[in-house]
Amino acid sequence: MGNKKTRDHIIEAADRLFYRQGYEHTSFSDIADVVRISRGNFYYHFKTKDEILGAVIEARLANTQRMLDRWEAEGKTPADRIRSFIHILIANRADIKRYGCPVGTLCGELAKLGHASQGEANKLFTLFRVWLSRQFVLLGREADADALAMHLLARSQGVATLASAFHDETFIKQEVRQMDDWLELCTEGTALAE
Amino acid sequence: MGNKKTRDHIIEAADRLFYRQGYEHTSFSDIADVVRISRGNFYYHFKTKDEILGAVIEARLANTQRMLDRWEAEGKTPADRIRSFIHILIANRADIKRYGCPVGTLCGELAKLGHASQGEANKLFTLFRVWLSRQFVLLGREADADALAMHLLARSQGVATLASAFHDETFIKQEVRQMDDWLELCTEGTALAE
DNA sequence: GCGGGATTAGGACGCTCGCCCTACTTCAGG
DNA sequence: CCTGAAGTAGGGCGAGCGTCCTAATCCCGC
Repeated sequence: MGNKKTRDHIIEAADRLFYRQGYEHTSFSDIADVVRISRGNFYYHFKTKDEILGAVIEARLANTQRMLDRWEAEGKTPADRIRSFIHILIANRADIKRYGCPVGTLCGELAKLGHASQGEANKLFTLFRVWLSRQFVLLGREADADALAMHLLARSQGVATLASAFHDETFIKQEVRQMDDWLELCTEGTALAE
Repeated sequence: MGNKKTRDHIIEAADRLFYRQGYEHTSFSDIADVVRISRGNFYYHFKTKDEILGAVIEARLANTQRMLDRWEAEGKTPADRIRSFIHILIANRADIKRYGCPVGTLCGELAKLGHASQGEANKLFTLFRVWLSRQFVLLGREADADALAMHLLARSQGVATLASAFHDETFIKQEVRQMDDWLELCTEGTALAE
């Protein structure tokens, strides 16, 4: 449907703009210019700006879930899958250096705005959290799986924040290597156990 | 001077509001309401909003420097001083849970806005960075002092981001304990060396 | 107590925003 | 063809923004 196409274009453009400029700082006009659509026409597809945000978050959740499923299918061992997570930092280092982590920065902004959708946005974190947690369980770390997942999430967030502030890609690589080593220790300890 | 007093009140109120609501989302009216001053009167003290931001950053830099100096004076060993840094997370955990890290969130927002003052804001990070680096040098880690400083900064940032997203204070305590342990390992390795 | 700079109040300005309305075009099914 | 729904264009709306101006007030040295 032509409908779907325009709607999806809007979501896609909004997603990119929200990431690069922030939600509040992105106006209807900004998105309209990218999609090459009339400003007023937005009302047909989305009644409010919040509705666009909702659609963007929904799309991100779906895309993230797909990515996790792919990793689950591809990664032979739980450790491989966790490594896939760690290495998003490498894959997206150019964007991260400029705009930070898409999830972290969005959640941070919505928190400051006291926005109603911050709960939805946080689900992006939760998605990673429970997925990582599950991988750590598979590694035999039932006891502290969730703590390990949160720890890894936090380190990734921190790396993204600092890499963005200092515009430093090599720092990303440095820290990723350390996280790989850390993961190695996690697996070794329990690989002996099985 | 009465002048200084009002000006400082403005800076103080702006600082708090920028932290809680973000820079862009805070209006002149918001600050005026807190300081109980007329909106138009701002022009007397600050010509533009950016100028207020500049003053706020300047004040934060001064306050931060003072704090670091205090730690330098109080902390008997370099390890003690680094621990002081780590434990800001504990001391400010209530605010961090709600608004994240003041430095990280400000730098993140300014980066997205492409704001001219983001360089100034990043100096806040640099302040901590070189101070921590110096402490690690004193610890005998000349070779990787800066990397260790960045590592610690990143972990703190990550903890603040996730604690804010999940509104979780216990997570902060959890991670602080791990950072304390990590620091212990750093000192042990080199305490033997000297 | 008076003159003059420091400080303030209040509101006007031009602009952009999110939101909303209405008239126009497109196009598929009868 | 005709029709009606789907989709689009363009602009108006009230509000809030940052900015700026001016008149009133405060307060201190003479």
